[in-house]
This record gives sequence, structure tokens and C-alpha cells, in this order.
Amino acid sequence: MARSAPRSPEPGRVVGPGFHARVHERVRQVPPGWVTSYGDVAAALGARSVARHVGFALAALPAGSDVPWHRVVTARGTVAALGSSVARTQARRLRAEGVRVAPNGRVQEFSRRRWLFLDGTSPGQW
DNA sequence: GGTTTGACCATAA
DNA sequence: CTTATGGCCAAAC
Repeated sequence: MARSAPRSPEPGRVVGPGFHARVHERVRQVPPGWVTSYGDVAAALGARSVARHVGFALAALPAGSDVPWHRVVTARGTVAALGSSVARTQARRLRAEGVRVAPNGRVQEFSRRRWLFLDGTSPGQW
């Protein structure tokens, strides 16, 4: 049988083997010009409480990845880790898509640009 | 195979 | 507004 089939988390659990891959897949669904939050991605995967792990999964992305990680901000609509090199890259890439980001990292009209993953399966629901 | 490293969120005071 | 706390664990080294 499959000697290294895509592992899945144990029943009742959201995080587990392959978690990073599932996070990346979700983030790929966010269209240009839209943003979402770590917690929203976590909720789409089944549990808001794992928002932190979504951050971990994005931090683990290799440079040059096709995952649009820059479209993921905090639940308060601000760029995370402000001041860091990734934050500056993120703000630049967002502005390039027409998303206005204030100098303090706040995404303007965040609630209006927030992508909600309504197309996906989210057991957790809102 | 144990240790290290990570970009969060809700709530309370 | 700030600080603290509990929730959460894979992947790379």
C-alpha cells in the first residue's frame, strides 16, 4: 500500500501531520486584492484556536513559494511582526495588489477586503 | 530522537 | 490603550 500516503490528523483533531500543507492550500485560495487572517484560515480548517500554527506554517514557507502568504494578516487587520523584513515585504506586496496599508501596518478597510473561505468546508462554522 | 523555532487569537483586568 | 494567560503543535535540525 501507500508507503507514504498523505497523513491526516486523528479524528477530532485539526492539527496533525500534513497541517502545513493544508494551510498552504487554503491560503492559495485567497484572490489578489483580498486579505484574510491567521484565525480565519484556522477556522476554515476547523478550529480558530490553532491560529498560531497557521502563522508557524507560513513562517516555514520557502522563499519563492507560490503561496500568497502576504494576504494573511492578524485578526485586527494589521501586518504581523511589524518592523521585520517579512512585514516590509508583505506590505509592499499588498500595496502592489491595490491594498492600502498604513505605515503602522493597518490594512485599510480590512473588514471589506476580508476573504471568508465560504466555498470551503469549515466544520467549525462561524 | 530530543531540542529548537516559529508570521496568532480571545478574553480578562 | 497595555499586559497577562491559556489554547495550540508540526517540521527542521
